Amino acid sequence: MARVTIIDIARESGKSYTTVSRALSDHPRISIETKVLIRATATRLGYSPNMMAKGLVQKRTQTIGLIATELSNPVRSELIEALRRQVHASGYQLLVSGYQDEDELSSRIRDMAGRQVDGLIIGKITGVVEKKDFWPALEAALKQDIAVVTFSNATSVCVDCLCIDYVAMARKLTEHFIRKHGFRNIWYLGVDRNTIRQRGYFAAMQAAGLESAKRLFLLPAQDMQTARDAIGDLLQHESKPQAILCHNDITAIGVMNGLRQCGYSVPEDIAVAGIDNHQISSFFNPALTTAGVASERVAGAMMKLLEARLGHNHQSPAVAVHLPFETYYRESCGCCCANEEE
Amino acid sequence: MARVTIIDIARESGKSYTTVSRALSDHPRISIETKVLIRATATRLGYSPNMMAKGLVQKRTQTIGLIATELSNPVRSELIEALRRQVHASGYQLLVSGYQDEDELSSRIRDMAGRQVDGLIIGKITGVVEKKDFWPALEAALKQDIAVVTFSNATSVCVDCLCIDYVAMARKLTEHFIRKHGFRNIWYLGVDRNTIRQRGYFAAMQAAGLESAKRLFLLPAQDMQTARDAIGDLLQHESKPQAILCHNDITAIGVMNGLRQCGYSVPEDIAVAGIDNHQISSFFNPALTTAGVASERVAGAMMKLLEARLGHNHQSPAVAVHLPFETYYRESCGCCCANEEE
DNA sequence: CTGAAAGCGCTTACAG
DNA sequence: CTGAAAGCGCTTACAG
Repeated sequence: MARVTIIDIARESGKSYTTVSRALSDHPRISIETKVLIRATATRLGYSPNMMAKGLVQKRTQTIGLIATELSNPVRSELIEALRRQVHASGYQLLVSGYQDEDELSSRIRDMAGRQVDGLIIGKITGVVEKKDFWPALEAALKQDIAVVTFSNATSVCVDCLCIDYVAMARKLTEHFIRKHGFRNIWYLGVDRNTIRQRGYFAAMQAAGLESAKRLFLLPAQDMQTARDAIGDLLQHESKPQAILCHNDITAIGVMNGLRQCGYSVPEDIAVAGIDNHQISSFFNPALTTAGVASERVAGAMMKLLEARLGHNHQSPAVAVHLPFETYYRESCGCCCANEEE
Repeated sequence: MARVTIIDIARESGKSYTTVSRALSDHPRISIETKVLIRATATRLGYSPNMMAKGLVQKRTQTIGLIATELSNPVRSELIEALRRQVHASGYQLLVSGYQDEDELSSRIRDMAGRQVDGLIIGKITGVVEKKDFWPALEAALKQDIAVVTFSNATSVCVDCLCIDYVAMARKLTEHFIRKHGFRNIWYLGVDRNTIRQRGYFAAMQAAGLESAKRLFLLPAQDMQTARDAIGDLLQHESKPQAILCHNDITAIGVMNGLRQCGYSVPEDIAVAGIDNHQISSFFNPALTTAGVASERVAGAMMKLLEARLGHNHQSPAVAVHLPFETYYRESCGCCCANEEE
């Protein structure tokens, strides 16, 4: 059986379907009585508007698209959930799509544009947006009046960017290891060769005159298992460091588990820090030292950026918003529970 | 500037837009040459089909809707992510929507129906679907040919259900506490008065002749903080139990953190178990004893159920699939690391 | 305040 | 093998 349409409501209420459409969208020049009548029959019939038809004519779908990497990272889930809440609160739905390599982005963007999303969030972009392979697809989306915001380390003259300074986080945590705890043999455990955040580690090590900057890379998949296994392997061949800065909290949790399996205790034998500040990190045993910006903050800033553009002012110049991060010194680096300053 | 449409491609390639449409959808009666020509100009122009228009005429949107509770629970995130992968692999997008109380469900279902989803997954339903307040809305969706599957404890003659036996999990874990470890004073820490899984706890306690079945309820919000604070409060007023079965892994992690703050160690002073088997539970310190079915399993079973219906056989009788669960005896109950049998 | 008509961008019988 | 026409369910000028 077919859906109930405005035609059904029109027939039922003895009005034209034009009037029905207007009554339902609360058009000012429709009498109160007809509005009441039409709304009543609409709910009686269990009517809900066909968003496909509506979207086709209005060119707005009340949908925000999100294209991001690392979807299976719990921290990403936290952000997506926060975003969903924001987006729902503003009357939109969130459509999430993932990608592995940047060359998939073009088709993902086109898909989203084909679904006529009103806004588009593209996640974990580093570098100049206009120089990327996906720029043509993104430009088409912009011409189509889609509001776009990228994160977390992009630069652009055309597109708003929400910037999160992972490099500074890595640097600050490394400096904390060095200055507060006096560590000199510190590892950086990254997930791939290109991570930008390792630069912060190198900078801090170099500034402290620590040459022996050892860095070790896991292969892509950034899950806990990989990190646990990797640290186990490493410690069989190399002498232990005093501290390990991990690519993120998930890696850090894997590493702490691996260290425990090897008989090392954190932070007594080896100190550990992560990056992200996932909710669970403060509940872990030992509580994880980390840095990050709260997902609600990120989601809120994104929605703010998006809503400014959704108001159709595509003319105003692109902005870059830099979100300040917090550092959390907890047990895993050797600090006490309290969030003491460096 | 406007999007490129099939009209643009038709003009560019000197064909009618009917032919363009057919060439793009690989219609058999279009010559290879025109197909090649048209596809070439389509990609040259950066064409991507308007899914609104397509959806309007075809009544299919390549979208699966998910309506669920507890969206901010990391276990739910894990499931959603697994589902998204499944759904993408089958060529669909996933649209996720949340709800707090069951009376919101009707409007959520109508929203999804209005967005013309091809399939709909409705999460955490307990009881007879046909007796629910949202049944009229769901019935309308079914009449509209939307494939529907519910989880996790529903019964229905019209709708497929994916069943996960949380009661049995609670029972099995409680029995494990009793038989394997000889505990007699066991608490059940639930998140609300109506959770079905507490029944398994009661059953096990009763069967063992343990009358003093103490149960304590947290208020709604089922996050780690609440659980941590609650256990702290409780232990100030009552003498400690030997073991605590928690509503889920997240609650259990909060509880373990709270116990640590109070100076108790797990499992030496108090044993703890959760339910869900979130990825992180096996990495926790101590590793958490828990039970659950892997998210990929659940997602796979859902997609299977859905795809059977998406093939338009709405006639075949509704099925109920019961997913077997696994139990993981780890450190937090006093078992060793190995997954020993009860 | 209300209605008839055109049109959004596609697909799909119906003809040729 | 290809095209002209109707129609999916809405909204929105344009008339009245």
